[in-house]
Order: sequence, then C-alpha cells, then structure tokens
Amino acid sequence: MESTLILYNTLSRKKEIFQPLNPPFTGMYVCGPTVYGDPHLGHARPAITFDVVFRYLQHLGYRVRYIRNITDVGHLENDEDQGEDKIAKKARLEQLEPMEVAQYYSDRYFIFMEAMNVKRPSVEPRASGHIPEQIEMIRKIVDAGYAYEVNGSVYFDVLKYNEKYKYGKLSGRILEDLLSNTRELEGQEEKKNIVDFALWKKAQPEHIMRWSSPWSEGFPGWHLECSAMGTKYLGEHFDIHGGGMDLMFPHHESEIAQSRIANGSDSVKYWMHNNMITINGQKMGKSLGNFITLEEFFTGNHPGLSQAYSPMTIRFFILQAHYRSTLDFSNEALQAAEKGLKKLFAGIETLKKITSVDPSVTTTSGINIQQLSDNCYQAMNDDFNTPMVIANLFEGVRIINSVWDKKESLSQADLELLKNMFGLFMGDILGLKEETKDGGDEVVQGLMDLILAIRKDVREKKDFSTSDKIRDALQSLKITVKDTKEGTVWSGD
RNA sequence: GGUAUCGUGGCCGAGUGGUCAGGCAGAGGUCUGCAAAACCUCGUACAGCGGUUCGACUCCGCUCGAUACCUCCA
Repeated sequence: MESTLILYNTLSRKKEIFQPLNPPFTGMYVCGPTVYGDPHLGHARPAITFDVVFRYLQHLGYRVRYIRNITDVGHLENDEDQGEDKIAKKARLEQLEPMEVAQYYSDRYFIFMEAMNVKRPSVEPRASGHIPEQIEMIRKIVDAGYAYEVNGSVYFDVLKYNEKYKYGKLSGRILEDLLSNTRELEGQEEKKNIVDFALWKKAQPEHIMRWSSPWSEGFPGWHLECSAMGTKYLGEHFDIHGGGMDLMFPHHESEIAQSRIANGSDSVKYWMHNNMITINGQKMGKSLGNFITLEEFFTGNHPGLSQAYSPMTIRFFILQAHYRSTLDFSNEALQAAEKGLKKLFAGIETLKKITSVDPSVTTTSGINIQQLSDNCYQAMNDDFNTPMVIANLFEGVRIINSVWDKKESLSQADLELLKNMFGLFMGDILGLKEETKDGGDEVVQGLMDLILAIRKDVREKKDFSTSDKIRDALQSLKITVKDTKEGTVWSGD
C-alpha cells in the first residue's frame, strides 16, 4: 500500500505530509512522566498515542529512534512550597531518598505501561543522568547572551529572544498579552521579567537534590531537560516532538526558545499534541485531584468506578477517540469499550477457525476485503485516525461472522487478506492483544470436558432442567457455556 | 481579560459541501429446547441565528455554551 502519511503539526496548525529529515531514519521525542506519583489515566493517553505512532512509523519502514524521558529532577512546584523540587518534596514527606521515590514510581509507570502493551521506547533517559549536558546547554545560551545570572540562578531572557524570534509561536501566545496577564508569583523577584524562565536554580540549603555548576550548587530548570536530552539522542534537528496539550505552554514554547539559541536553529519539525482526558467534562489532573490511577482502574478499587477495567479495555477506550479530541471518562463509556473489544476478539477467534473456503468462490459479491484494508491504511495515514481503523475492524468482524454462519463466502485470497489485516492493524499497530486467559490448566480442561460431556448426554435425553442446572452452576463460577452449532464451548471470565 | 480548541441521535465517538461512520444501550425479526452468541431490520443527530451555494451538519459571520492554557500538570 503506497500512500502518504499526513500528520497535524501544532506549529503550523495544519495537516502536513510527513517527510523525515533523514529518511529512513526518524527521531521522535515525547515528554514522559514526572515520577513523583502513581500513573493515572491521563498518563496513559500520550503513552498509548505515541506508542501507536511509533508502531505505525516502524511498520511503514522507518527506522525510528523513540525517546521518552523520565523527569526525576528539576520540576519546580510553585504553588505551596516555594521552588521546591517535586521529587525532593515527596521524598521528605515519605522519609525516602529522592532517587528511591523516583525509582519506585518509574517502576510503577513501566509496569502499568507494559500491562497496556505500550512498547518501551529506544531510550528512556533520566534528567538526573544528564546534568552535564544541561549545564553545557545553559552555557551556550549564556554565551549567546540570551540568559543572565542572578544570585547563582540563571534565567532565560524572553524579551531579548522575542526581539529577534517570536516567543509564543507554538501556542499562539503574544508576548505583550503574557506580560500584562501573567500572574505575579512570589519568589520571582530575581527575574528581570515575569515571563523569563529558569535554566538553573540555586539550591536552598534544605534542598536535597543538587549538583555543582559554574553558577551555583543547584539543579536545572524543567524545560531544559527535554531540550538537552532531545539534542543528545536525536541531534540538533529531529522530526517529531510529542506530548500532552497542557505542555504546549510554557514547556514546549520554552524548549523551542532554548534550542533555537543553543543550537542556532529550530530543532523540531513536527510538534504533535494529544488532547486531555476529562472526567465529567473537566480535565483529569493532579492539581484538580480528580484523577483515577491506573491501578485503581485495573482493580476497580475507586468510588468512581463501578467495576474493574482491564488494561486492554483502557487502551481500546483511548484508541476509540482521535488523539486530538478530548475524551470523556465515564463508566458507561468504558463498559461500552469493554464489550466492543470483546466482540473484536471474538471475531478474531472465529477467523482462526475459518480455514477452508469454498473453492468455487473466486470473487465475492459485495465484500471487498481489499477496500477494507485500504480504508485502514487511509485512516492511519490521515493523522493516525485510530477510531476509523476500529470502525473498519468492526466491519471485518461482521464479515467474519457472516462467513462463519455460511451467509457469505470468501475467496482464499480474501481470507488471507482478512487475516493479515487483523494481525497487522489490530495486533501490530493498535497493539491490542488478548489478555491472559486461564484454561491452560490441564486439570481444569479435563474437568470441563467431563462436565460438558455429561451435560451433552442429558441434553440428548431432553433433560433440560439438569442441563440448565449445570450451566447455571458454571455461570456462578464465572464460566460461560454456549451451545453453538459446532458444539458446546465454554470460556472463563 | 487574552489565546486556543470544541459543541454530532439515550451514552461514547468518527467524518464529509449533494449515498454510509462505528461501538454501547434500546425495539422488532431469524436461528436455538431455552439461554447466550451471531445475523437482518429500525432512530428524520449534527448548539442557535443569519449568510454564501442549485444544495450545508460540513464554508463564512454572529450569538450562546463548554473545555484547556495563561502557575505545576500527560
């Protein structure tokens, strides 16, 4: 399938043809989590969104280097604790070493991402492991005259930058508006201007995480780590930078400014932003306290959840919406996703059982598998339209079931095409895989065979009350029995 | 206040200037001992008001409403 990938570039606010700087090599950087809390549903969205981008680019034959950072330092918290590092704050509260906290939560992050079948990126760099690179970058910016030092802290001079370049071009901000609207925050009197942002902060005595630098013992500013690590692993120019929409300003805006000065040119070709997940129409976020962690979803252990939802259900739920749309969480929506996903997997099971086709059928009437497959490619090529892909998969399931019911027939070629389509789009690209199901136990299998054989006997004698008693008893053990034309099948829940 | 995004049937959610999303729920039917599953049929949805057009849910304008960002957040 030869076709062109088009993606929406936040920078131009247009869909653009994807043309990597050095094909077939492709560089992609995505802002990862700050590891000071358990991952919640909001973290799943960018991880899954860019996982699909990663998978699809690879499928198209690109050699992708995918970087997703771990922020374990330098993320300032400005609300209650003045200028205190998030990791350090959490560490003090829990009486743990800062790196212990970072380790714990990054481990948790990886576990939950793996459960949702999110592939590990090529490199997962930590900010704390790249202090020299960050210092070097600050030095370049200082040397270029776009940063100034005050009491051991270094700030980026946004006003000066704006004279020559445009600060705000990504987010559509106008500097004058920012100057008149930005809220006054305490502890920022060092800055020449409120819009300036920190590249290096001098550590207060109580601050545990600190490194030496030409300016002071301290720690790097948040925006810097992504610029420094992106440059280190992907070079001064790379293709895609992704992240949540809420990071557009000031984080990504500041990255653009820093890289522009330090590297002498714009570093990112395509900016991609996923939209937010909302709950009751409001953004689910840490600051609002309305977030539900992934563990709570997987266990159902949260007052807002009427049941547990499996990792694949969460993944499917997210992929059912386009990544640039907001996605509203509700139990109803999640249950719908769960059922829909089950239907897709049931279709795949049925597809596996269709082995022989009617040899007389060379062409099929009304069924165009090639068209279905093409639709999937077109959907992916049009800015990763996963909901459209899913709609076509459902159409595929309808065909599968019709064929199984002998209401439709397929040619051998079409059958192969259909199998490939499901394997590719459902499995490789959307990354949806069947979750572990029991039944591998030989004893259980033997018992079930025995029980169903007995049930078969009584059914043949039209002793339906006994037959139903067995089925009901099994159902109460969460084993569903179905009598199909091909015999009785069972499935554990 | 500024900037941006968005308003689609009971719910979730695509998309397009003139045939159709799709899923879940609901109604009827086929099949089946009954269930279940599956298949078929069914909803006159595009915030409101104007404008452009032969024709708009889709383009333009206005109004109303929602959300995000402007301070940390994926």
